[in-house]
Amino acid sequence: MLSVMKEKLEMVVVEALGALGIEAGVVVLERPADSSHGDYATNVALAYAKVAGISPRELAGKLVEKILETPTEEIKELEIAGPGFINFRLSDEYLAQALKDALEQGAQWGENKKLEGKKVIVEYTDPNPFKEFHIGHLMSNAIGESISRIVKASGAETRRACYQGDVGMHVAKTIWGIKKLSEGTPHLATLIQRLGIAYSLGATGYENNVEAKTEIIEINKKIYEHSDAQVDELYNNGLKVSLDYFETIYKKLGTKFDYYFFESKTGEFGKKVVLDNPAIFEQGEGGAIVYKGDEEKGLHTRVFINSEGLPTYEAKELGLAKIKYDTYPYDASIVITGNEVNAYFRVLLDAMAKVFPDLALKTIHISHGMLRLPTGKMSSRTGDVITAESLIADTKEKARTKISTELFSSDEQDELAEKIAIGAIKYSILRQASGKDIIFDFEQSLSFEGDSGPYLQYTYARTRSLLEKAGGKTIDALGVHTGTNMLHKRLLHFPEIVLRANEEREPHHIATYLIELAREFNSFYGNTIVLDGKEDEPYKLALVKAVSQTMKNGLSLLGISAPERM
RNA sequence: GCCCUUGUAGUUCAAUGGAUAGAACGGGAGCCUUCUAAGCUCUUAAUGAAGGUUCGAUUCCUUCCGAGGGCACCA
Repeated sequence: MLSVMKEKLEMVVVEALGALGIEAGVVVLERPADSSHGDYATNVALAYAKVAGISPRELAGKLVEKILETPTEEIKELEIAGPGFINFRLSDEYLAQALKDALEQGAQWGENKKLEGKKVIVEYTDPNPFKEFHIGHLMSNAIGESISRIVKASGAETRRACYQGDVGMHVAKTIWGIKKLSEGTPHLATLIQRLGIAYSLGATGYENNVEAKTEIIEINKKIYEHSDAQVDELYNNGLKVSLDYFETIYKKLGTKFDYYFFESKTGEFGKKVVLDNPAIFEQGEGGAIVYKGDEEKGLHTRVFINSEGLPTYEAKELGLAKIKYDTYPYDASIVITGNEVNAYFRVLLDAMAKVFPDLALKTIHISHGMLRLPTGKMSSRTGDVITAESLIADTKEKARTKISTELFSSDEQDELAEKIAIGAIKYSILRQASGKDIIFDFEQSLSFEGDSGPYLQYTYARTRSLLEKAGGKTIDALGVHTGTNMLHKRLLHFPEIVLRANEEREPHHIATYLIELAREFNSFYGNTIVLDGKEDEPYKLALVKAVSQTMKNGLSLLGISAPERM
């Protein structure tokens, strides 16, 4: 495995430096962008030239000499280039063997053991019952699902959790809105739409109408107290409709949660935690209980229990951390949210460090940017939202027009269109670093060409088709071939990419890599005839098979399915 | 006003402090009698501004300009 190779080379370099009397903590071994600069390169000669008191190129020369004293069969040659880089070139024998090893690993290809023995819980998606499941939730879901898979591929035991806001002002607003809406008994989807409209109505009323605001606050208290039978009924029905509906979406997205947590529970418990720690949480204005963040550290004072005596987001999160731990004693708890809560989360972690110090250390907050429309920000308050369902449906229609009606039955067309649509949507989210906003343009973001999910799926389907055509022909990574091309080398980078995606918790590294690999393969495919019966056919088939496996494993890490045909 | 994030081709995104800044879309020119044209080949075009640190800066620091988010009872 190349990742092991990289570590091995790092050791070699450290030892060579040591032999020259230079103490090196960390050495950086990078993969040059330009393959003519070798398979790996290190800048240590430039970095330590000053310490050594000689020129970088001179130091590089001495290092190369040292390294070559104990020759290894993996390294073909070393060269000194540019201002003093040392470039390593790996031997063809080693590279061929590495490809063979990759094929033998099959579905495990790309995995590592960095998190072996660790328990990791990942919380994401977090839609609010009584509100729309919009494309922002799609963003959280895509990122969370992928991170869950990356963490698992790094050896951790992984659990998926979804945290849902079943109480709070948004619920009260919706219920107030439902009461204002005329009755009707439409089916599930329409009931969901009614909830969206009701929320919009309630939110507007709350802002613009004093009377409505008072009524909504009243309803909110009734929900907590269960003191009004009609409110309870509207609440119970609405909650069930929402949760059932969410399940249909999770299913489409390919997410299966292990645990569901609800704000009604975390709020109750969180409030207790706050009240039990008067030394940490103080009385604020109007009877609220607050946590005074350290202004020096840029932390604000935040309300944990409001003047109505109800827990806020912060208290709920505090309770959630402990409830999660009691449910599943994690080593790390990854929480994925939108970046608009970043400031609150920092205050929360500061408070948590005092109440549950061990849990605060284990909590990792990852925030994603907003999904913005070219026209501006979405708002469920004004009803200006794109729901996940409508986006999936529209994308599915677009995909359907490209599917052959001759090769696939209508059921198959439907299933395939959905896989492609979900792939396109997820890819459009995962292709960029997760902290940044996504400018979401239907035409541009959901392309089926070039830098897109369907391009990757198409590439996989091509490899499958080719392997099927090959039938029982010999596949041999050690077969006859001249040189080792970029496609071959790029294939072997996969485990390093997974390692990096895990370290940085950034799925987009995998997305970028897969696009590069797919481009490399499609170029190879376009310029080479694989099944030509010539002597290097077994080797070419090994490349195809490795691309196939890597594409499948990589797409899986992104949470995107890989159809066999399309 | 203060805090956080952010600024890369016309557009949407990449680039662990490294060597010639990489893709896609769009524009231009080609390729289906060979394994899937959701494809391939060629071409066009970018680091907001000014300083600083460094052998080397898209990356780190400072200032300015622009964008997004937050700044006590919504999440």
